[in-house]
Amino acid sequence: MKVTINDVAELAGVSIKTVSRVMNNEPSVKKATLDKVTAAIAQLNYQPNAAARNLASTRSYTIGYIYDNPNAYYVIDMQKGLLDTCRKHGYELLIHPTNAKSANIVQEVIDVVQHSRLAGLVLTPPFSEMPEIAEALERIEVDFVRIISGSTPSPKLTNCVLIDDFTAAFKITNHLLELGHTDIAFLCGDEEHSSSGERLAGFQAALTKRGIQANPKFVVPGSYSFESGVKGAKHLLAMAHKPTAIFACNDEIAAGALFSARLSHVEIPEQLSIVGFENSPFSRQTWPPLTTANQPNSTIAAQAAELLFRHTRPGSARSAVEQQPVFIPELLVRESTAPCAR
Amino acid sequence: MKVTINDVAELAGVSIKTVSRVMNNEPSVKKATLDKVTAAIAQLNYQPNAAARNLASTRSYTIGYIYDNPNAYYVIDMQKGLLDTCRKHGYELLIHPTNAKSANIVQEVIDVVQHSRLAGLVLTPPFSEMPEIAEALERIEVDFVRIISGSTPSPKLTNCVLIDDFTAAFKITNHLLELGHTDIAFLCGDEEHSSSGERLAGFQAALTKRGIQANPKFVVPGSYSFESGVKGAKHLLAMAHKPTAIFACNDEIAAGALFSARLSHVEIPEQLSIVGFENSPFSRQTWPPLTTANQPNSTIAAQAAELLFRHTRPGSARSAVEQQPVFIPELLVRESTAPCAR
DNA sequence: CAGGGAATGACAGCGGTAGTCATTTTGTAA
DNA sequence: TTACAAAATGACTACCGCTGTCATTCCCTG
Repeated sequence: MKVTINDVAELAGVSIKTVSRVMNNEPSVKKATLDKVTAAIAQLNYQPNAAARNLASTRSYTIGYIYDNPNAYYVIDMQKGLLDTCRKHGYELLIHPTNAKSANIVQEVIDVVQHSRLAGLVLTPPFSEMPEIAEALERIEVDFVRIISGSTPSPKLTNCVLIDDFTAAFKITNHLLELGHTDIAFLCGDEEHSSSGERLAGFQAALTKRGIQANPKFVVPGSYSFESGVKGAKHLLAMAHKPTAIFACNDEIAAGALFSARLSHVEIPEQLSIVGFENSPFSRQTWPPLTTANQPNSTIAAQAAELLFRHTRPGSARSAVEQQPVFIPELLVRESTAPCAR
Repeated sequence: MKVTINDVAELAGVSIKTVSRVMNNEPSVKKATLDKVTAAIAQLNYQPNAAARNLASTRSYTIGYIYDNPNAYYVIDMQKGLLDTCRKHGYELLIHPTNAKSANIVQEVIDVVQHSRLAGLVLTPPFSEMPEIAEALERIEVDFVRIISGSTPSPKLTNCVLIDDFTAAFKITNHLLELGHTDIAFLCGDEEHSSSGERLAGFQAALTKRGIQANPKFVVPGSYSFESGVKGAKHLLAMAHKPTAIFACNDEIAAGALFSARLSHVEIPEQLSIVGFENSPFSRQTWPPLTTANQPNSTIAAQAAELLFRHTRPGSARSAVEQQPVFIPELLVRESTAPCAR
C-alpha cells in the first residue's frame, strides 16, 4: 500500500542510503545509479513521508506562507501557486493568516517559524515590505523570499520576486494616450504600499515621454478602497477642467470611480475612460467591465517557491545571489476605456 | 528551546506515556495526574509535534479541506476557522483546491486522503452535496463532516453542520414585508446548489404566512452570477406590473440587479428595494450597500472541525449520532432596502 | 490480605536522515 | 597490465518526538 524508501531501494537494487542521497540530491551519486533510483521512484510513485523527514532531518520540509491581505482572491491564487510547487518538490505548505498590524507581529512570525520548524517563508506585502521582519528572519537564519513591487533587480533585493508595477502602469497609461487622452487623472492607493508609488511613477513617466506635463491637480491621494474611488472621482468631476480619463490605482478604486461617474450622469466610457489595476473579480463585476492590468499571481507564487527551494536545498550556498524574476502585469482591455471624445 | 513531551513529563513527574495519554484524552488517567500534567502543559506552553504524531500513530493528526469554490472570501473564512480549531487540538490542516467537475474527482479525493493519511475531511458545497463522494469516503472508512444547506437535523444527516438558508430567507423576506412590500421578486441561483432551493422555499413560506400569493412570474431562474442578476432584473423591470422589491439569491446577483435598475433609472432604494445573501465584499462595494444575510463562516468551519475531532478521537464511537449544529445567517440591514412607496 | 481492575511505565518502532567507516568500483598513471 | 588513490556505495547505528503494546505497580474492595 504505502511505498517507503525501502521499497525503492529494493527495486533499484541499492541501499536506502543511496536512495536518501538521491532524494536530497547530494553530489556524490553516479549518473547511472541516479537514473536507476529515479526510475524506481517514478515506477513506484514514491513520495517521501513528510512527517518522517521533518522529524528526522535537521532541516525541514515545510515552508510557510504568512499573510494578511484583505484581498482573498489574491491569497487564494498565491496559495494555489505555492501548493503546486510544494507538491512538485515534496514539500508541505503551512498557511498562517494573521494581523500585520499587531504589536508583536515580528515575534509572532518568529514563533511560527520556530514552532513549525519551517524551512523557509514566502512573504507578500505588507510583510515583504517590513524591514524589521526581514531582519528578524535573517537573525534566526531562516530563508525567505519576498514578493515586492519594483522594476530593477539589484543586489540589495536578493531573494525577491519583483512585480514591475512601474512598467505595467506605463503601458496602461500608454493605452489611454493612444486613445487620444491627455487629461488623465490618477487616483492613488495607500501611501504605505510601495505599489501605489510605483504605479504613479510609471504613469508620470508615460506622460512625460509624450511630452505631456502631468497636471498635479489630477493626482489625487487616497487609499485602496471603493470609498476612496468614489470620493476621488467626485472631486475630479467637480473640477471646471475635467479629466477625460482616470487611472485608478486598483480595481476597487476604479469601481468606486465608476459609481461616482454614473451618479454624476457621466457616461462610461463615452465621456470618461476608467482603468483599474489587479484584475480582481471586481473588475468583471462592474458595468462596463474594467480595463485593468492582470498579475499572474499563481505563477508569481510558484516562482517565489522555486526560488526558496533553490536556497533551502543543501547543495546551494545561502549567500548566492540569484537572478530575480520580474513580472510585468499585462494590460487587459475591456469596455471601460474608449477613444477620447474631446 | 523546543518543548517536547519529555520536558512536560519531567516537570509533571510522570512518564511521557502518561503525558501522551493526557494529550489524547484517553479515559484512564487519574484526576490528580491529569491536573498535574495539564498544568505542566500550560506552563511550558507545550504543543505536540504533529510530524511525530503522524509518524508514530496509526491514526493521523492532519485533516483535509478540499474545496472548489469561486468565492475566495468564503474559502479564506473557512480556512481561518479550520486553522484555529486545528491549532487548538494540535492538528494540522491540509488544503487541497481542486476542480469539482473533473471526471475522476472521487478518485482524486480518495488519493489525497490516502496519500496524506488524513484523519478526516471537511466538505463544503459542492463536495458536501455529492453523494458519490460521501459513499466513497464511507467505503474507505474515513471520517468527514459536511457543511450543507438544510434546516432540520435528521439521523440521515449525521456528521453535518447545517446552514439554515430557509429560515434566513424567511427572515429577509419578512424584513421586506415589514417595509410594506408585497410584490417581491426572487432571483434564483444555480439549481444544482440546494442553497438556492432552500432560500426560495423560505421566501415563499414567508409570503404564504402573510397570506400573500406568490406571483410565479416573479420567480426568475438564474445562476449565482452578476450577469444573471443583470438579466433577471432587466426582465422584471420590463414587466407591466413591476415588483417593488427583489430578493436576490446572493450578493453577486443583487449587485447585478442593482446595476440593471440603475441603468433603467430606477432609484434604489426609493423605487425598488434589493436584498442579497452572503454578506460578501460585493455587498459593501455596491452603492447603496446591500441589505443581506451574514453567515459566520469561520465559526461554522470551527464547529465542523470540532465535530470532526470528536469523531476521529479514539474515545468516541464512530457511529455515534451527534447533534447537528444549525446556523442561521442573520439579517444585515443596509441601505438597499426602504419602505414600499406604493 | 488476597484478588483484580485501574493507572502508569518501559520499550520498541514509525520512516526517514545523518554520520562513521568499511567496502567496492572506477579512473588513471606507470 | 598492474597498482593505487579517489570516488561511489553500503552496512550499521543513533535518533527525531511521539504512540502502541504489554508488563508492572497501585489502590480499592470484599
